[in-house]
Amino acid sequence: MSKTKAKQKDARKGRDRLKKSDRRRQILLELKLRPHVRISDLARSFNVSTETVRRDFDALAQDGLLARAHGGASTASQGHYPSLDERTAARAAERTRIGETAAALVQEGDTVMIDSGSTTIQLARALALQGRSCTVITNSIPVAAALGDSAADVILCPGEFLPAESAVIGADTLEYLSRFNVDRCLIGATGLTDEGISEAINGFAAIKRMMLQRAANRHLLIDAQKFGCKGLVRAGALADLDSVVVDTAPTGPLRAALDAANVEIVLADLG
Amino acid sequence: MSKTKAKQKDARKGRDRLKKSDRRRQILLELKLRPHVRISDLARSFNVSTETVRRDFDALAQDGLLARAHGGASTASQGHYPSLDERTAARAAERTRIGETAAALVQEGDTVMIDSGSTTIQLARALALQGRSCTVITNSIPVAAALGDSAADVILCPGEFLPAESAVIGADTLEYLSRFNVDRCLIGATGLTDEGISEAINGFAAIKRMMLQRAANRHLLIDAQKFGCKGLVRAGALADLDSVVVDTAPTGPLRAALDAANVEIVLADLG
DNA sequence: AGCAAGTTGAGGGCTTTGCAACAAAATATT
DNA sequence: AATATTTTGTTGCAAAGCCCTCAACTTGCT
Repeated sequence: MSKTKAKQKDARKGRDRLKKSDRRRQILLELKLRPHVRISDLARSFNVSTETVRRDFDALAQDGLLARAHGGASTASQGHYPSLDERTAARAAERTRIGETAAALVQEGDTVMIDSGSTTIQLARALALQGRSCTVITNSIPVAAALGDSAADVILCPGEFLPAESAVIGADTLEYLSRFNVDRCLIGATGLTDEGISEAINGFAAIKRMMLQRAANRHLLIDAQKFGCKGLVRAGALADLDSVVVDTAPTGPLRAALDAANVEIVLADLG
Repeated sequence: MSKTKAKQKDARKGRDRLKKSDRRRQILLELKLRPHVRISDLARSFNVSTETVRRDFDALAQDGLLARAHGGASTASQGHYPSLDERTAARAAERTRIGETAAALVQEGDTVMIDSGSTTIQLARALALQGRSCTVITNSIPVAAALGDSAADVILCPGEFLPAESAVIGADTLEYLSRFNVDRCLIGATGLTDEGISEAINGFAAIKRMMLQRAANRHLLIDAQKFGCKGLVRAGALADLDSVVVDTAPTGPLRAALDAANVEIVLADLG
């Protein structure tokens, strides 16, 4: 019996087989270099069945480390963006409209600062689509990539790289931003109340503050869902803004505070 | 009056259908935000048949603007990396080995500079896999992404964003690099002759020169195929190097020149 | 108009993938 | 060594995707 066992082992293990954890690490590494891997390729490459790879995918997708696709998988996080279905179906269409409306604020030839966040990625997308010729300074890699080969020049900030958001932050980022004087800045936020703009992550709040400081015209892109929400850190006062681009006009104390601070409310027009 | 055709375009169809070029632009835009799109989703979203989207994919893939995948497509660019099949099959395995060998040169706690290029992406991948805890300064976004959530800290340089290579270059990049003194730098090149290191793109050569200047130990990663090749721009002299990491030891005048310049030849070990 | 070229949709034959249940093998545990 | 547990492979079937051709439709041009 041991004979049989040994034989099978030899036959199977003639090619070196990886263990589960190694295989999964390998898959993730592969995905860092390529946006998509095919299930059949990986199975062949690892000398395992497609079902095994499928199970690996399921496990990794469970942890949010990759995104399944028919026949394969692709990188998960990258400023993680709502799926197409969510967007076409639900209210996320408004976010696109906010991006488009905000893009219209940017003049030909402007120099602008754009920070990281899902709303600002939409803005970058709209700018690229509209073919606006301008100079964009950003700390967000998805924003840079979206504007990639459009008419815009893209300047990327230095700093500590945050894989979760695909953006850079830190003292170097701030110092770099401080060198510029730009026509306008367009930023997002996690919350907006009558007390001001707030942000969930400290490092990003500092970036936003600096961008507000260096720009002649300051625009906040935010959807109505975030009215009244407070993030951990204060990123600026309402008086720091020239306008907010929103999908729905705010009401109540927030509206009053915006008016008092002389902030223009730019409504993203429906279709 | 001879040409009265512009009206037909204005006719409202009720159906919001895009023209071919618009649809394709939209697909590319979509891919900038997400690494993978599914054919069926796009077809539904555009209100066209899957066959149409398939044809769009084929056309765009022809131009190298996206990569087909079963059931969908994914982003093409991103420092374009040899496919898994090419790699397992052909000599590109050597490039991986060069990366692994070079990664072994990096000590725990080192600060290193890594430039952009397909070989250095391999290095980054190996560093991540080996879990080396170090600080990496780079101008390459794929390198940053590969090291993303590994043990390494990643610092990204500022500069003008080049979508083709997903890297930054320019005066700001150089100035930023010049601030640092690092333990070692690891760079690639498009050619190596007895006259020195050369590079195809001017902006990248300047980066390499600066990295060589700021590092105590200087390593060149290059495969034997590039021995004797001359790129457009000179990126440095052989004497600027401490070692070259290669898959095959050079011979002839190149070998002699390397010896004369006292450059160590590190051979990437086979398996 | 009316023709030509280009674009799109539908159908059919085929391959690939997904899924689930079960069997086999490897690994861990006692 | 025997047993439990985990991991992997196999099989069968449904669903999705691919590729081809042909017909219907749009668009551009004379």
